[in-house]
Amino acid sequence: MLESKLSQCVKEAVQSLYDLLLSEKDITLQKTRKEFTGDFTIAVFPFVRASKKSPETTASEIGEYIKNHLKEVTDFNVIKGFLNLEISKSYWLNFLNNHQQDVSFGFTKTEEKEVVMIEYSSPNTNKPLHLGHIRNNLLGWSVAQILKANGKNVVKVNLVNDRGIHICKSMLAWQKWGNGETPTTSGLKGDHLAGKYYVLFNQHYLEEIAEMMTNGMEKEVAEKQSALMLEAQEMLRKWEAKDETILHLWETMNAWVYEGFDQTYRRMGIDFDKTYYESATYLSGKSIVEKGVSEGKLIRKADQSVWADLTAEGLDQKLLLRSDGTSVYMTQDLGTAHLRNEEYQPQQMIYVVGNEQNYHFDVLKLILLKLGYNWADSIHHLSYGMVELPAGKMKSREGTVVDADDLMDEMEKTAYDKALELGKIDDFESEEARQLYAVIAMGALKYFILKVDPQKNMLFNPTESIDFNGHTGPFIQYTHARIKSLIKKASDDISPIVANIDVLTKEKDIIRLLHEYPAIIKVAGENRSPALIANYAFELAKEYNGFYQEITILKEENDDLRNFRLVLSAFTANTIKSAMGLLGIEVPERM
RNA sequence: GGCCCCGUAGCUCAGUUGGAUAGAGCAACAGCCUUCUAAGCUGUGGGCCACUGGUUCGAAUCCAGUCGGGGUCACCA
Repeated sequence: MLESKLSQCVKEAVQSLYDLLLSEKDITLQKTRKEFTGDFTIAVFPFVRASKKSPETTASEIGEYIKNHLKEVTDFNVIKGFLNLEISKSYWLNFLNNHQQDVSFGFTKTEEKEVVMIEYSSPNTNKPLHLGHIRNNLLGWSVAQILKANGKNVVKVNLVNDRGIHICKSMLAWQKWGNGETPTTSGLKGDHLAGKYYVLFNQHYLEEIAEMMTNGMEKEVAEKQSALMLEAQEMLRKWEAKDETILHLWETMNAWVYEGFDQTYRRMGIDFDKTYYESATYLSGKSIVEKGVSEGKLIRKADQSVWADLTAEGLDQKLLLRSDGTSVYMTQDLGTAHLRNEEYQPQQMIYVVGNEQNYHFDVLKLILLKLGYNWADSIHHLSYGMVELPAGKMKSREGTVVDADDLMDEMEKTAYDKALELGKIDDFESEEARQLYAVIAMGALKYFILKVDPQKNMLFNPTESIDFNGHTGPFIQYTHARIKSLIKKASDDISPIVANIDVLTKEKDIIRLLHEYPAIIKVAGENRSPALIANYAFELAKEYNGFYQEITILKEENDDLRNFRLVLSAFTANTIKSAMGLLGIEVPERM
């Protein structure tokens, strides 16, 4: 890489000129800002103590040294203490030539692969996926792609929460008021059907509580004595006791829900290598905990409940088994983590889970370490912020949840309306047009979500998100389509650039962006942030668009220049496509 | 109250390991369709980077504190 050669040369220069030995991190190599001439910039302030000269002189001396020792550096200039290096045109031209056909440009190719497991989505089987899941799914899937690009062996897993009282609520409501309704008879997606009965349960439950309270009962007492709730709890006990009728109902309804989830996942373009079910893993958590008790690492209290004492780590005691012996959330997670480690021995386990569970994951790691599982250090919680709505927060109880399927429908319809309005699809066959709305709608949605730094809470404005102008996925898709159309019309074979082309300023900005693409993927992989790639893709597309508006490639007088621009365009299209691919966003050939 | 995260233009967001005069998009205003696709491009206006101190050649970025917003501290998941 050019960057490392430059750094190395700076190191040599400083050592030979000022007898100062630098480490890699003392050298700040950065892109030269647009308003100055040059390609790379080095701040020489850290070396002035050793040089005992002014920053300007120091920079000039180092610049002179580099110019004499590196053939890629043709010239330099100094502004204050900033040394701007200019890279030869032939280097950039070679770079373009070498990578223009390289479909996996920027991707790491390694023989020995590190196994990374990543969990995302993690739905409950009592209701459909919502906006929060969308952020989760997109992040998880995209990060998996980025890690693959970095040469990791990635295992994508889902953990389905298919047991517990909330599941029983749906089941009970269906039993009581469902009249045998199925996805086939009702035309409802399975997950929506289950969700409908979950909501129904809560409605009846609230009515019951209200009625008991008007009869003079305290709210807390009413909640505990609610016949519905007691019935749901009874159902859970039967489930754990493997009651056949209940198990059958559970399996039937779950099958409906999974079919619904699969549809949504397919539409979003995400998938998994393996799915874990809590109903199948929660018991292993219990055995880990029991083992911890017998080894004296956990405490069993007089009422038989089991606790982890984390006071030495500055935290509280944490419950692991209830006094009746049943497991809690933490117990299940301990079990699942253990199981996964046995099965795959991953070097890293990434959990994509909302930031409201930051504390939970701190505790999870601490407990695992306390129990002697040193692999717990490999657990990384990829925490993401809440998705808020302009009107206020999303709360399922208040009925302001944005359903994932509904949202995708709405996006698609808007894409259709907009395309129709602009007359974009007049020459498209109906099937091609239909696919195009889907691609654009998903592109808009995915990009809108992924461009924001995962850690931050974000505002999802449905009206703004379906505006296809500006900093959006469709803009990038559009840029790609334009380039493709341009190349198609040029129709000539694109040959390597041989001539010494005078590289224009605007074009060089694009080449430099392309040049840094591998670094972007790497940093995004380390930070687990698709946002870096999203924002990069936009920058590249925007830069190209500005350039595109002014050029006339098709009838360029100078054949060399024409070919150079076609090569640049082709390479740009490739890179946009591959960057968007890491986000799970398709780029159409025309739109 | 303890701990964690966030605070950058009117709004939504970028800002790579601390670097030069703080960057986009939306919204507002002014231009640009005889070319390849105007879902676009060009330009103008808009900032106490929450505040105060510290670290140093240099701070939106690191540290401490203050103020604001959110989350979390369950025999819920």
